[in-house]
Amino acid sequence: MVTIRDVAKKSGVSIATVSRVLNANGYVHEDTRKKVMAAVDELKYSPNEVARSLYKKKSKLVGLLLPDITNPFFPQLARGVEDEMQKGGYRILFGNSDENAEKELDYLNTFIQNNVVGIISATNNKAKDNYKNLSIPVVFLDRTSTDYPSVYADGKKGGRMAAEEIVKRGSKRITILKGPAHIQPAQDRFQGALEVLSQSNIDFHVMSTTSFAFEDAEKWAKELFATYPDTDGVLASNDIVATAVLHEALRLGKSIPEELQIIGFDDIPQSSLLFPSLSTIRQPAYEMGKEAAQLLMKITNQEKIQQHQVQLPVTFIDRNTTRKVDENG
Amino acid sequence: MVTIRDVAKKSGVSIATVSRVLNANGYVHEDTRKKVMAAVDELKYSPNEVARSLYKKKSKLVGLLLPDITNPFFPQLARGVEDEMQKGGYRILFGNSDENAEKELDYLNTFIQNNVVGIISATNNKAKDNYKNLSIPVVFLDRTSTDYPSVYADGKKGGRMAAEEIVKRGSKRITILKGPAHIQPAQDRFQGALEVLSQSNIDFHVMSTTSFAFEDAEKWAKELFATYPDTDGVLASNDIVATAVLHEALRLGKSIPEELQIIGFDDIPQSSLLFPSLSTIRQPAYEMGKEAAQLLMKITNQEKIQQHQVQLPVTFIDRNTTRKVDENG
DNA sequence: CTTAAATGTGTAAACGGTTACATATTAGTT
DNA sequence: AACTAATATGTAACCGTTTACACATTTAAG
Repeated sequence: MVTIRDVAKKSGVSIATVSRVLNANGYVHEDTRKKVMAAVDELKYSPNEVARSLYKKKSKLVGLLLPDITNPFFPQLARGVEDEMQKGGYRILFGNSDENAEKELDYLNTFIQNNVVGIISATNNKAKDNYKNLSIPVVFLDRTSTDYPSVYADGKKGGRMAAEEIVKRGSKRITILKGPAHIQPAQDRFQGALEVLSQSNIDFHVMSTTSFAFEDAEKWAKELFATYPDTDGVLASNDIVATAVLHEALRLGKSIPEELQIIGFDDIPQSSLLFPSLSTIRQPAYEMGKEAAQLLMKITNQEKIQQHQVQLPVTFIDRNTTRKVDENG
Repeated sequence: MVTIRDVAKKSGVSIATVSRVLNANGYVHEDTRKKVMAAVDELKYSPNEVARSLYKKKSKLVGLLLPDITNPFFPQLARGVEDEMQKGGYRILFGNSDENAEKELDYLNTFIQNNVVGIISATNNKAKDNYKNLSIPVVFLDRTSTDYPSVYADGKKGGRMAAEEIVKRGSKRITILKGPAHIQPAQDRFQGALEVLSQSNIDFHVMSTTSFAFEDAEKWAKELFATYPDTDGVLASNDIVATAVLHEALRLGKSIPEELQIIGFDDIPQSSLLFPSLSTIRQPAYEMGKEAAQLLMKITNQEKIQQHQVQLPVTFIDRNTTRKVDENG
């Protein structure tokens, strides 16, 4: 490993001077700057971030904690975070929590131990205490919070939109699939949908689901049609669940969207590739990731923040699991 | 921040002793061990990994470089790597290369600058030089290599299997979708399929595709049916492309699998949720990730390695885009 | 021409750990 | 009892940077 000392020796100056040219601070004569840069090039020196981090008590690392990268909603989020952080010269220390408080705490600790400048967390468990005594900024992503900076989509509005759209398109016996109770965004969607349906004169059922895993989703789907066979509209808690419902409905020979309309939530990439393609409420996952990254960087740079809570808009994506609405009707 | 010095002061011993109890090496009296541990608990001390890393010239970090976490094949890989690394006490520094040599090199550099103990790379560009002068172990994942340790699935076998299965099930005019030329695993699949079809008396076409992106996939699909409308069997370069083909075929009103059979590659999670569900060649992505992590840790621990190249088996997943074969026929 | 300010560079002390080495005490052997 | 080995602990050097401080030289100002 080539160190700053090697560069200093080769260019005949002190390590302090080398450091100064590398960081472009303090006075340094143009000639020596050139000499040093030449040595740097020749030796292919690049500074040891660990040493730098130790002295500065700040690395160029941020911690990113997700529930599970395997859930198709999160890769987009992660990419948004990474792309934006990369622009700012930051790298990502990455972990999956599985919504497990212990694992979460473990990751949080190692983030701290590695001098990350900040943490972006998309976990949803109740163990808020995990974040209480952190000495560094935290931004919550895909999660609402009043105490901490956070970036999230307007879930309630999304739930309302979904309900309105499916009603407008003529579903009369709707089943709402309510997502896991501890996942706040899922509850917001649910509340939004509930609000709209409660004020209408549409019959509806609520079915609780307790996870977003692929394997479980098919189970709920089967259960749904076994329990409420006359359902003609499903408001799913997310696109995974919606996909499973769609799958099961097709297996049962239901024609979609004629007999059954389905609206998902998230707009994960594969939703558009289903057949029929899935109508859904889109969360701008990539943008959410970017926003979270930008917010964290602003906080880190001590910039004035107008908005500690960033709510991003949600849009209805009108694909083929919903009927076309007659705009003139 | 509470340091080892604080612990030393509180427990009335030297920092060396504290270090010894924390690392459980060297002699230390049981009584002082207890005193120190008490101080550690009371102060909630946890060692600064950065300082440790600086002295030892080795962190507890590994670099993971993927082409794009947004491609649904990779989250599983990543999860396999992470879960296994976590068991060994390692954390993941994560980056997406977009198969861009410059970005790749940039990440590689920062990995090194952060004292990672090793790197797992799933990138496929030709810039092998990027890895030439690395002073730390590298394991390639989802990529074959003779020079470096690597973990990959038996792509050629997979290609052969796909071809055999589709022929056995009666397709007569097959189109092979050949994946991007610079992606070795895609070429292996293609070679395998080519081998089998060449030796059969089945008509077939080869169509080149140059990316695995969702957006592009639908384009290839349209082009496929425009160019070869009588195709009755498609061997897709991966499940994303297969999904797009399936989508387009359904849109054109083809009945599947009666008129058209499709076999994908990878078995990404959503393939089973399509309708009809996608027949495919399964790569054990999660296991591949785990194997790569294990291999890297073995190398790091200087264990004897029997196998520097780990080839994992591939399986045919017989779903509903292929016909049932009459086993007695 | 003198003096102050600006410029340029080096020395050494941090940062928070680990460990080689020295030293002291205790235990075990003849 | 004398000597050696094992146990226990502390001091200081080191890991590769950054930066406060000191000092020397140049430039600008009066």
